[in-house]
Amino acid sequence: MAASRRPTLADVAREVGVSAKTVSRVLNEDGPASARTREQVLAAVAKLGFQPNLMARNIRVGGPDTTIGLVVPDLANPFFAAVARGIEDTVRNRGLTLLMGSSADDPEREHALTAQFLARRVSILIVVPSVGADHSGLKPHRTAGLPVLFLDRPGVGLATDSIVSSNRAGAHEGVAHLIAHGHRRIGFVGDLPVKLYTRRERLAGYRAALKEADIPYDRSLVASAHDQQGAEAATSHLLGLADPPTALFAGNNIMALGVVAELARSKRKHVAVVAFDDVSLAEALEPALTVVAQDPAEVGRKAAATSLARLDGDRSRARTITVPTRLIVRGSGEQPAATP
Amino acid sequence: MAASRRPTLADVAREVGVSAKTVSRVLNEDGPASARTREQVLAAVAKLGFQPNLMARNIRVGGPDTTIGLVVPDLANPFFAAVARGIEDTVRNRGLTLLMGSSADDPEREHALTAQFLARRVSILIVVPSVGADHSGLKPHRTAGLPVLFLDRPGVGLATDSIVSSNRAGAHEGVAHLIAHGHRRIGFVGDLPVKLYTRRERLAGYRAALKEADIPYDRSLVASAHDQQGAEAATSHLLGLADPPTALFAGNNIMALGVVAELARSKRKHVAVVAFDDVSLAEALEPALTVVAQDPAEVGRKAAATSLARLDGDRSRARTITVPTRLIVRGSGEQPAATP
DNA sequence: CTGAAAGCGCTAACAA
DNA sequence: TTGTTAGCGCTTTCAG
Repeated sequence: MAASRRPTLADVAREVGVSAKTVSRVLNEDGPASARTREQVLAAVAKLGFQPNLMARNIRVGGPDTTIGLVVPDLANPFFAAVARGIEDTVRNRGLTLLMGSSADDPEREHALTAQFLARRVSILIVVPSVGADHSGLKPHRTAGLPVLFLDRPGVGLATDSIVSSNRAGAHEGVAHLIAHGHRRIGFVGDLPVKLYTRRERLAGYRAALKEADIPYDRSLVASAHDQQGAEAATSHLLGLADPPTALFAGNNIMALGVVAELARSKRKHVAVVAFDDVSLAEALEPALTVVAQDPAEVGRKAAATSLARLDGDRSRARTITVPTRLIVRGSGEQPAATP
Repeated sequence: MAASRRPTLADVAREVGVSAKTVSRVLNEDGPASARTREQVLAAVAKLGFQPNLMARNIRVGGPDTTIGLVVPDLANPFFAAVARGIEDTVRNRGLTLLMGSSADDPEREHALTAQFLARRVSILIVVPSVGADHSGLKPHRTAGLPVLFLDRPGVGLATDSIVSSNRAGAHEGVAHLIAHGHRRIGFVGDLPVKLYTRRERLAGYRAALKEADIPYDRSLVASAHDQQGAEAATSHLLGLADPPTALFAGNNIMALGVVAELARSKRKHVAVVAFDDVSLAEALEPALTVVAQDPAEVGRKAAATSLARLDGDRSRARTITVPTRLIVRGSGEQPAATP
């Protein structure tokens, strides 16, 4: 079958015998229209299966598009998926739709995505900035009225709103929990790159907790990885040290999966663990996993709400909102420090 | 600061002293342009921070927008998040961006989202259809050349491509695994609504496996839930029966979380479990969780590849592609059938 | 209450 | 190599 052209406003108008403007009026409930005309128009719209072209409308109206652009490192990471959900829930009743992309923490991909979103005239731009990305190029758009917000990490080159978790305080609290249970050799399994804001903040919290307890910082207890497999290897490495840690602190959800998986595989239940960011089934593990829980949905909602306020004209100073974390004690942090 | 208007092609042209078309040519690498002009144009573009308006371009060119619309029940569900990632990975090098929304399995929200996507002239529309949704309204768009694809479940009212997992065979295999280990009273914890395609197919696989082993189907062993909490309650209910099941089959990833959490909470490790769809940390549980693993990334990639082929002119018959599941034996299915 | 003309930002088609 | 004209589908503006 030949591909038939999609009907336009003019097609509908012709079908009814009125002008395009009249059809437009009926559909947008703009201006008056006689009941009879309205009916006829609606009938024709249904008959032809007319779907107004939102791009054409936007072009003419000139305002931003009813989309919100979101750039995250990985769509499939449960943390960012939950953030996206929080954003969506908040902007839905404003008629905004989510335009999403994964940057893989690559500044070039991030740039390509933001450029694409800007070209689409998104109403709001929310970015989880990659290490090494510069955002000064967004300045004119900000000035032109586009709300830009950095999520999970601060951005470079642009003073604008950002939403982050209480990384340092949270990590501090988690590590202090381990120390309170007698641990003095505590390993840190962090993600990469080392310059990543969240890693640095959480490592800082770890160090602060050690210092508070007069435990010297031992670089050899800090391991790093890119993914779950890497975290497993890092865990294995730490536990194989001459003077191994009796407890581990996992720097994010993916590291947590690796740490827990490796401990289970090597049957080392006696190693205490606290993870930054909650993971599903944490309660079903033995021992159940103690975590410094983030609230990704709240991060998303706050990000959306803040940007919407900007869209509505809020011209106050750029601010950073910190979403608190919460230590959820489930047991894994209380394993005794003394190895058998 | 006053919101300055975004620069247009004409602004750039004026800045350089050439025509708009020339700027367009340079930016789209369409037609010839002298090195000197090209340079000047690029400089002006950088200076003004010009970002071409993709909507205006699309309007003029007339083709579909370079977006792919995806409607899923829940962005935050790891299965759909992974599917989205698979789609994105496949369409990225074609320059398509993901437009996403959650339907919450509500036909009205699904309809609103698809309408919005159609109005945006997405290049491809991929939908996880809700129970009760009718898709005959998409016919004209299909005819007009829009590839429409149903994902995870078949759609109603429109004959088009769909991608599903091998639900029935997978469930059959998982339940047979339990039967092979001596179980005859096997509970089924399924999601809702009961008319949901995946639930029905998986229940059918469950029943087929029972039948094959001459085990009568006992309705009282089938429980249902909407979410993890519900699945916990359903599990508790089943285990509280006068003649309780010695094994449980979880109908999807969320049900699996509930079943496992409840068994851990009530310390009933002796109950055998097989879950449909893999979950993270499955290997770290005790016993490790045996699952009928789906391949969400592959589902996404297949969906994207199939739709892209349609976009490229494939006019062959609508087909249903089944992505195979795989039984991953980890231990939880081998708990002995005899209760102490 | 309705229509005609103009124009949003961009590119196709032609001309120079 | 570059410019001019027209027009994508829609809405604004101004008349009727």
